[in-house]
Amino acid sequence: MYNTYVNPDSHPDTEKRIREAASKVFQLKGKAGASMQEIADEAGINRTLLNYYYRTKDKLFEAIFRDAMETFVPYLVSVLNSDRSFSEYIHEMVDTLINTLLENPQIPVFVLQELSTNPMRMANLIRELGVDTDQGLAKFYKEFTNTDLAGTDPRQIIINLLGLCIFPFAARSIITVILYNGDNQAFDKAMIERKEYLPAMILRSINYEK
Amino acid sequence: MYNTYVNPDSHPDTEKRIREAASKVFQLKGKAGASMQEIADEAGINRTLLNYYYRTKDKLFEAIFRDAMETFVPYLVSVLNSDRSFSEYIHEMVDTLINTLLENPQIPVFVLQELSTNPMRMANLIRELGVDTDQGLAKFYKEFTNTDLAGTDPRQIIINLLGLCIFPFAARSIITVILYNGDNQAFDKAMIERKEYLPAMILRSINYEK
DNA sequence: GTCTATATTGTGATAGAC
DNA sequence: GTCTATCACAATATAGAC
Repeated sequence: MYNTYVNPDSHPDTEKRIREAASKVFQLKGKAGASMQEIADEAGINRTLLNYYYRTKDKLFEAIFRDAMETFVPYLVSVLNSDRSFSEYIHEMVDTLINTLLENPQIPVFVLQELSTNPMRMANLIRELGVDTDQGLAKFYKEFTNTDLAGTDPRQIIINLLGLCIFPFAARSIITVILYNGDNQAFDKAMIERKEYLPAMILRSINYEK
Repeated sequence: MYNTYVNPDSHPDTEKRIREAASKVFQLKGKAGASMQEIADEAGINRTLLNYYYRTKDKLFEAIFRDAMETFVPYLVSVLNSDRSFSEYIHEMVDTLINTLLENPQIPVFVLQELSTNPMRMANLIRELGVDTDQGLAKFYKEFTNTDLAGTDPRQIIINLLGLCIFPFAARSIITVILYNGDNQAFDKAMIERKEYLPAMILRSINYEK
């Protein structure tokens, strides 16, 4: 057998631990607020190892940001491309979005912050991930006009859908403090109820008769 | 006349220029991403003057953040405390929020970012600004139950209201790129239409009969 | 792959002249 | 109030030993 020798000092999962640590710190403090030292400490490794694996902070962030996008963009794409009735479509989208956000509650602020300081990166990244937004939208528009809801710009509906699902997580801390007495579990419970509540609410808002 | 002497080097509006520059840079890059040098350059002054006026970066940020909050919190409070029908209440709130955000489109990301890294600051600030959230909510809850919309948790309605108004501005750049072909004016136009569209949409969503 | 040591630059902050 | 000079320190990044 060849190549069975392993450096006793090497940690085969170092890269994975770096990614997890970097993801945690970046999402908590933002790109500029995070330091390489902090990420190294969180990963339990020497700071210079970060440079060994990713050369620069910028490249490390790039990788982590891409990771974050890849955790939820494919879900959205699969819903966009699925063949479902408009009602099912709304149900699926709300369910997918809120489930993903319950597991990654920091993503909205993380993405929105990067989005505002670097608007082009995300647009490019979405294209790189192979998402054809025009096609997805065309499908939505077609489905939408089929339900004789004309008169309303379908783009407003898309903004509603995203805002209703994403905003509560973006403003999570203040919402929890003011509306739920600082009880994080109560917030999560409300979001789970929201999965049931939103689709009917949205369909009602556009006078959609099942 | 006393005290008419003015140092020829003095700029009586220096503090104002600092605040404007700091506000612009902080909103664009976030607290950690902004540097004192950059703010000084933007204001066209020497960097050490920032320390002269605000001693530390932290205190400067505190002042700017408070400024930002004070630009829209009072509006919300005045609506919260006004004596209006539920329908008028929704109209007023949407109008006030979107008008403020059209003039300060960067505020949502700015506030949300700070909110996620420093959750307590904003809760404290809201209290300091003299906003009695409990009273405002009590009023909303009462108004809400009067319209026999029981069965829905009124907190979900508040989250809807805020998300529908604030989210599009938080995600402004990506929405503009994907939905409006990168045309910023088209986005603004859509938000102005949204002022008309949202109140009716919200009232419909809760089966409210005028 | 992982460490120590070091280079280099950036940044917040203060002291002191004018 | 505004500037120059300077400080102390933190940050990213690289070189080189093991």
